[in-house]
Amino acid sequence: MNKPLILVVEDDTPVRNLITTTLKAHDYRFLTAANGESAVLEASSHNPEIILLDLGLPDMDGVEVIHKVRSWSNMPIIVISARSEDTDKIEALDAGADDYLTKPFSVEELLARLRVTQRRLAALQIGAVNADAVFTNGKLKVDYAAGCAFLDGEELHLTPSEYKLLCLLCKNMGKVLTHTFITQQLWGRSWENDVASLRVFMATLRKKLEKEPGSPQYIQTHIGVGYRMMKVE
Amino acid sequence: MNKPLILVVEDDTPVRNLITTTLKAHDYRFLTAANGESAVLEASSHNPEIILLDLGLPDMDGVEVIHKVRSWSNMPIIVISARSEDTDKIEALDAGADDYLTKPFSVEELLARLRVTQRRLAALQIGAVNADAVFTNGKLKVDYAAGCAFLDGEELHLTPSEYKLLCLLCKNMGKVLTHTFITQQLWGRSWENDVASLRVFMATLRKKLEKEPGSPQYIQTHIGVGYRMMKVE
DNA sequence: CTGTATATTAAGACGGCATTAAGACATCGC
DNA sequence: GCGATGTCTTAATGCCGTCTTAATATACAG
Repeated sequence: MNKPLILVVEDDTPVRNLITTTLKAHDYRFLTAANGESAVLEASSHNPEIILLDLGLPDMDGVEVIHKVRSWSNMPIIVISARSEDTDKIEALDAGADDYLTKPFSVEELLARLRVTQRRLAALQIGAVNADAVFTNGKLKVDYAAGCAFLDGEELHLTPSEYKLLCLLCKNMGKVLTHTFITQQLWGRSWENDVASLRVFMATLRKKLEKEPGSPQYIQTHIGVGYRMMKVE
Repeated sequence: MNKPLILVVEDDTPVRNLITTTLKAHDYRFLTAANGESAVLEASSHNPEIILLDLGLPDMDGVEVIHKVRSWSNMPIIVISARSEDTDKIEALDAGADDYLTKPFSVEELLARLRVTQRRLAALQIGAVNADAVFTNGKLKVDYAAGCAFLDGEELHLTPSEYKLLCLLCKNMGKVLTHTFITQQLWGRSWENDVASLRVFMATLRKKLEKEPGSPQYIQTHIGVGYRMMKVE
């Protein structure tokens, strides 16, 4: 999570280079795409955290890219466009864009708006509602700030996915989360196969978390629906 | 939840009126504040969904307002400012603002960015627990959000079909539901055989729900017609 | 009293779930 | 660049809970 992956969609090479060198200088990883088709492809295959999108692409309109991406993901999309007309902005924003910068843009402002987006992503992960940095439930503790979990004082060694999954359940304690909701939050997509993966993760997570994985204490299964973090004691 | 509450912080009366009339015209509710102090006060006491914040306030810097609000909440803050310098934008965004518009601004763009913010809020609260999500009748409680039912404080272990059936009856308390209606709601179909299944489910549900399944307290049978959830006490 | 509708019980079929293992993949250190 | 480590994906298997169906018992209405 320390080096966010950004997808830069821009056909103009100098501008693209400007952006990518800036990103590199500020400890981001990045992918690039020079047209709409490859943008959609890269977005779906690499699941970047944020998309920087130029609207003026050679093969399709940028707004179309937004629509395509939005059909299966709600990853943040920041538009960078030469079009400064209100109607363009509104169209892009209503299509699903999260922000809109007009060229020529300030590199510093772009970075600031990236930080805003990242901050929001982080808040989404840990649950913006409760400001507590530490979640506690029975013998389970999750330290969002430190990014680790403890059971009965001992640290749990969780993989990134297991940790995300646990956070998601914790932040929604008491609520049943559907399979599709969970997979969307974890991977930004939701096709049938992912439910199988989800089950595997749930198994490994439970093995680490539950004393008797056979009769789980913390994570309850709701058949045909999803999972739910129980309040303990 | 259909009419979001917006806090408008702006000392210049004409601008404030422009914003508020626009909001009113688009079915928003709003509060106003003309200085930083009352802005913080209104924000904390009324807990608006979104804050529209002018940076040029008479009593304190707008950035300070952001910091104060952010100390206890991460409600969305959209800055509207006459300052178009990069440094101002960056300072405000890094302080915790979610968006930054420069005056003179387009009303339509403001509305579009409000919609973006609302969309994001909605996504955040996918399974938001509203108080109405809990049905109560006598000792029976059904928590629709959590997807489970309680009798006298103890959780009932219901199968998916039993739970659906119970929900259907609860949501139509007092009304007699016909066999065909129930089977259609449960399985989307309604052939004769399903009534037999329905009876089996009703038996298992009653066994879990009623103290004396012989003389049911909650679910009444209407011979030749269907079933009905009774109001208890 | 008789026929019809409902309640109850049990048994088998079915499907979803947990679990395991193996291969693909990315990451990191050398 | 290359290998080692750890993680993710995919597929296969067995199990358990749930649903259906049928058979029997009970309540109700005419």
